[in-house]
Amino acid sequence: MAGMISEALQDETENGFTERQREVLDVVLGLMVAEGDGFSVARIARAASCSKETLYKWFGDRDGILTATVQWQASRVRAGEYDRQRLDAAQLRKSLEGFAANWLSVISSQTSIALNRVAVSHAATAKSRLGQIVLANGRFAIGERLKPILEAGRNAGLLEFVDSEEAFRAFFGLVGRDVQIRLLLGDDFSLDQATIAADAKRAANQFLALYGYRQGGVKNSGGAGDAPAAGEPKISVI
Amino acid sequence: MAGMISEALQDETENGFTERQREVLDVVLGLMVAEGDGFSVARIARAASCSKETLYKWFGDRDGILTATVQWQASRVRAGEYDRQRLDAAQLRKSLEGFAANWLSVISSQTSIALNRVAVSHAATAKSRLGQIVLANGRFAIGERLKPILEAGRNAGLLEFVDSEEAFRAFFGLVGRDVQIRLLLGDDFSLDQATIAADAKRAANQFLALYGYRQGGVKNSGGAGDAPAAGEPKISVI
DNA sequence: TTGACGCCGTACCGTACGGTACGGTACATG
DNA sequence: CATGTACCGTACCGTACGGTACGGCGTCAA
Repeated sequence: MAGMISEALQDETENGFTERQREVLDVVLGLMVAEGDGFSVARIARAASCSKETLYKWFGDRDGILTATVQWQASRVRAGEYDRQRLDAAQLRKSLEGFAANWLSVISSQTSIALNRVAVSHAATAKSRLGQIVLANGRFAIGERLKPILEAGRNAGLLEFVDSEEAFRAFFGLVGRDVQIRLLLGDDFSLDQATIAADAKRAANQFLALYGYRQGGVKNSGGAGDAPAAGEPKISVI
Repeated sequence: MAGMISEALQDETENGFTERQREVLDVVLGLMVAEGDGFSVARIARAASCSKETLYKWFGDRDGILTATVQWQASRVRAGEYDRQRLDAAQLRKSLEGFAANWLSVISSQTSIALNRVAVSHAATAKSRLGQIVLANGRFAIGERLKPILEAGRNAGLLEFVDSEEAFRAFFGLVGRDVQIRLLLGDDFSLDQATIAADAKRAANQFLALYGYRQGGVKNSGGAGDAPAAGEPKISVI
């Protein structure tokens, strides 16, 4: 399995970056988190102990550096896939809560905030792909990952909807609410693990109340549910 | 009523800007919509036919120009207040739909997208108030305007919740879903009036299903409601 | 008429940035 | 050892920007 490709000579992994390049991109990521995107290429070179010439040779121009950084982060967080579990009501609820908690912890992380801010800044000028990359690896990636579960829930008679995309968007709204826009605009409100767990449970409850199959639905009523909030996140997206 | 204050001599209105200043700020707003915030002060002066010296005299520095622009736009959209109507179920539903439709049309407008992008860009550096201003006049302004209606609905026995802030955040999520982040990141998907009206109706339905007083709640089921979507927006926020 | 004022247009200045070039070094290959 | 390669550090260049200064012009009041 391993060793199929000579590992010392060609140390590019599937994401297309060498080890040294990944080190540099991690430094860029740190700068983004610390200072937004107001840093110069010289600042990158100083912080990463590399030369500007190398940066331009590797990534073309400044926008190429930022693009590579976003892609590197995107390739790193693609791990973790929900297993095809047998689907009963409790498992479905647990999956929804897990997705919600994970999504909340991601969008409230400093890395996600920094990356989204940079991408939003560059979205105004049409010559940058940053916004598309972040969208593809954030909003749309999690959508494609959750929709199979929603559809499995529908097949199992647990959910009721006509369009999984619309159902997902409702779930997205119930989970995220105003969190992302407030964080992007600099409203520093903390989102600790307990809050995230409670929010995830509430969002799952409300989603099931709206899209659960049972006639009459379930009015949300605080808590009183089984399946305590899942532990650590299983998947990650930008 | 009019003429209480001499109109020719002191043409500052309550927002603190003179007529000429408002003209200039509208030009800045146009530049933001057209080009993000990558324009120079010289570009503003050329587009507005004024001198850079005047700009710096009026607004201090470049960030002051942007701040004044955001404040000017904020002061302009503060008009329109929902009247204290008698509250029955139909009127409540109509109010919710109106709010939702208005909010959707605002956040999908080019002006709002541009302003939010600039504010998000500057939110990384702590030395700019743009993010706070946009938050105060957007997310929080509409919250303070909707919560009295929610509480009136609760007093009338039409709604059931313990915290109006939490209820509002759920409404916010059900209405906005992924719209704002997608638009900010440059996903150009159109949101025409028909779609906005349908989305507003759906959001109001879902909110009432979750927070309506009736035992058992109302499962969302497409449309089939009274009170066709409100016509033009009544209020506006950033 | 005269002067003060506010503003426009433009020239100017210092700086910081994106991008390139060059010398020096470590290392790998033959 | 000779040669090539990849990289670091730094110097360099052109430009564009933020911010300031100055001359000129219209307006208004005394």
